[in-house]
Amino acid sequence: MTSQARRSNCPIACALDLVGDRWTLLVLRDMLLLGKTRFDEFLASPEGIATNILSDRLARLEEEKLVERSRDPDDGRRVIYRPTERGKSFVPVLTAMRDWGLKNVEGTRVFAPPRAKR
Amino acid sequence: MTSQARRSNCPIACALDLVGDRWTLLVLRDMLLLGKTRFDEFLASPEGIATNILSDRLARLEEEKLVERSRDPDDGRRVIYRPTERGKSFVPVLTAMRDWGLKNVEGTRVFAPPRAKR
DNA sequence: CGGGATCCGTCTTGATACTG
DNA sequence: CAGTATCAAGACGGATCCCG
Repeated sequence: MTSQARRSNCPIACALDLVGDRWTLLVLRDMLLLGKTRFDEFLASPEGIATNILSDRLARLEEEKLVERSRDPDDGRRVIYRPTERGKSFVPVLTAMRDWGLKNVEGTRVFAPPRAKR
Repeated sequence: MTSQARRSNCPIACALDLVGDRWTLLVLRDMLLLGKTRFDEFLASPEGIATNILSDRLARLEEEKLVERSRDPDDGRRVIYRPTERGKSFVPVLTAMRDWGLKNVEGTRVFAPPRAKR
């Protein structure tokens, strides 16, 4: 919960301390590449993340200033999650992984392109 | 141990099924960016991986054809680990993460450059 | 001595059920 | 809709042991 001590000063190790698990980068994928913003949108992804895991990862990402939580201006009951600039800078990591998968894992394909603005 | 069923056909999710944990990409970093080849060299990295974890990750990487195990021709008692072409193609993922860390995590720095051949 | 395997306590993960 | 609570299963880590 409270941020762990870093394991080294290696930039890769530090990045992995934030996103080195099976779910965090999928949440960022949904947010950065697919434009998702709501809890139930993340839940609906085909990998089937559990609600507690999603809740935990969103909280960590918020704590690490990669994601900001706010309310939908059109419907104050809805919570929305948006990437910060720091979070958006993970796009190259995601695209590098996507490219690796497309070339090296048979049967993979990208899902939806980013949605058009409005 | 036996390869898990994939969670989806997303290339990112499939990549994460292979390297989505806190240690696997550090082993690949040592191998691909620092030129390490031996068990005790990986153990010596500053993050301090445990022997059982290292053993497990090397076995998985071998199973997934990202790494090949062989013997040092100069000393048949030594085991050496080398990346396959499939493994080497993870370099862009590692460099993207390295770049993210360098820009976004204070105090990070790259360690050694790749060793010169021979 | 290098390269692990095994044991075991602890921490983390994740599926499911439930709630405001 | 957006989460908590519960609880089992698994991953981790470290110490130790093993084997050529």
